[in-house]
Amino acid sequence: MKRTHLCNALRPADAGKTVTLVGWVDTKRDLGGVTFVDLRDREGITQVVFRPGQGSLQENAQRLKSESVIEITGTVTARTADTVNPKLATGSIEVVASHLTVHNHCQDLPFPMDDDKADKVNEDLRLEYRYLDLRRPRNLGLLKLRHQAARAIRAEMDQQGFIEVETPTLFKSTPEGAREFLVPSRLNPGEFYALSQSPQQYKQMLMVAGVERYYQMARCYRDEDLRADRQPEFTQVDIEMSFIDREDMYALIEGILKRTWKETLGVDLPTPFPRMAYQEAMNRFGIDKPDTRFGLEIQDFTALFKNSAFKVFQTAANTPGSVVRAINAKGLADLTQGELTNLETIAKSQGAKGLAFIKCEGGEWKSPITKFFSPEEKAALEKQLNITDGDIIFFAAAPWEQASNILGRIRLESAALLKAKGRLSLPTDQYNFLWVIEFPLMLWDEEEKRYLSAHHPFTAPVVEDEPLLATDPAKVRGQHYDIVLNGVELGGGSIRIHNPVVQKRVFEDVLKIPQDIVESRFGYMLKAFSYGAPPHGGIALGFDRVVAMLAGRSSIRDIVAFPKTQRGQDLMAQTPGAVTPKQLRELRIRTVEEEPKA
RNA sequence: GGGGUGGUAGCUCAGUUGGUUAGAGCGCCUGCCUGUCACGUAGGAGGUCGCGGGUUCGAGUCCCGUCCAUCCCGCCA
Repeated sequence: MKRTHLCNALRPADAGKTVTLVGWVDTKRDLGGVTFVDLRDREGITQVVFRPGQGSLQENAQRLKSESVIEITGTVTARTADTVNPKLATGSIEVVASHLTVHNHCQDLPFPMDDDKADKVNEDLRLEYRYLDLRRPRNLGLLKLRHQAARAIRAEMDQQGFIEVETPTLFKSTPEGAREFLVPSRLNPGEFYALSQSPQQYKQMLMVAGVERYYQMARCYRDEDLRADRQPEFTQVDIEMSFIDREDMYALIEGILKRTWKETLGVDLPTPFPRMAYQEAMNRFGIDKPDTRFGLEIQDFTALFKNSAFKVFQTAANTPGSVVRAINAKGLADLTQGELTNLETIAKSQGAKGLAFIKCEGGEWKSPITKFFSPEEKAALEKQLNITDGDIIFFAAAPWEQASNILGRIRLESAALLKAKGRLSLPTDQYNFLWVIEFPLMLWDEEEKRYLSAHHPFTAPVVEDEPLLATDPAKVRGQHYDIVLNGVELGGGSIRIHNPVVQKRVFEDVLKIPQDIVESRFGYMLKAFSYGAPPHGGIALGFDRVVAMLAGRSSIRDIVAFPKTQRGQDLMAQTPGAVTPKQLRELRIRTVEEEPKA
């Protein structure tokens, strides 16, 4: 079995050649006398003709079924002008078959393979037959795109002097992060590995080891609930560098993404990317990963309502730390009652008591609350929010962070509604990259009554904020950065703490982790740092999300070869599955029934 | 753990106010057809209406429960 050409290769210049092609039967058109077969391989489609009067050859061709694997030998023939198919790259020729071998029959297909029809088929059925779904050119193209992106990243990393180092995926449990997949250790009964949720600690050790520039296409595992953009196992472009500051990291990542976009889509990304402080992102967009492709920005009216007759706003405006803010969902005044109720539900899910609004229709403000507003207040709103007919204004009066969250969600939902109504269009080839910087290092956790790391406990504070660690940890900014594209967080990282004294202080004095736990969990890191740790920092890009953005897909299941469903199952291979009692015995594991609900 | 959407033929879907034998397109099977390229054409087979229970003379349709998929919230240092 040896093919002479791929199915996208032949042109009129090849006419007269005897060729052998292999591939799958894409379609068959049996006209009774002559029979046409579109033969498809990874690269393209070529039309094969079976003429009558050649013994069993044409009969066998007539019996072919879609997606059977065949091999044909025949003569390349130029098509006559009236039979050229301009839709095919090989449409000016066809191969007149003289031999046919059926390597494997295909039984009746569970769903149509035609790209447009198949895209609509239930995803669970396509996942059960993932090998068929992937066989479609559109999906094979996504795997190719992923390969091209990985190749571009590796080329850039190599050019920048990085070496790829593999780190263990069998690590130990680190309970303060994401929930982990546990792996029992047969050789250490009763003890468990945890599948690495990121190579964070190992890559910092590589910096201590003098690697200086490390990267890895690292498989990571997190046992959290799934989303369209979250799989239990996923791939990070994991990077760590010594002797750098934040600016070096920005330039590096911009170079990687620029090269990736160029070599996959042929798109030239303008660099450097804009930067925005966390505080500004929350103030303007109500989220730490703003989609800057559209406006609908949040406006502040705290000062305006300090003496308002509307008690709800007046109280918030006079409460320290609280704000009164609004956005103008321009042109959305005709939303349905259901859509409005849905927005209210979203606001309430963020802790709002309700969602105050003003509709502007027919030159009138329709709202349950405007009767409390003075003419000055109305004028100020109208001016600052640029209110015109057809607009709807949404308010939030709450503590700063909560008000931001509420209006951030309302902003995104309003944009989705405007998009659905055809009043907002976001070009698929618009790429608004953004660095979000100067995150708080710590967040106060009300439940545990202590500070928690916003990112992870290895993030270095901004140098001038270091004194605040002892006095006001919430005000300390971290040397952390997130790279955001069109409202999607592609990755994040930080300059790390490399001084064992500072690191120990963060663990024990700020995060209040008991000393013995610090010793058992991070003792080896503190020890390592005391043996000449270089200043270092790093970042991790969500490779699946990068590829999804390149492909214009909202679900990373599309660009993972064998994805898992929302319940973490592989419907094709049927994972996870039961194991034998013997296996469990070896691991000293006993399963228990779930206790009945009280 | 919570909320939304969906589940009717192999696939995509329709199914009115609860009413006779549950339909269409594609696919499949059997013919016819020598230039198609979504070939055409004639005929045919194919249904646990996700599952369980309830209301009713009667349930694809209404009610309760449950399973599955998906989107979202919580969660994802």
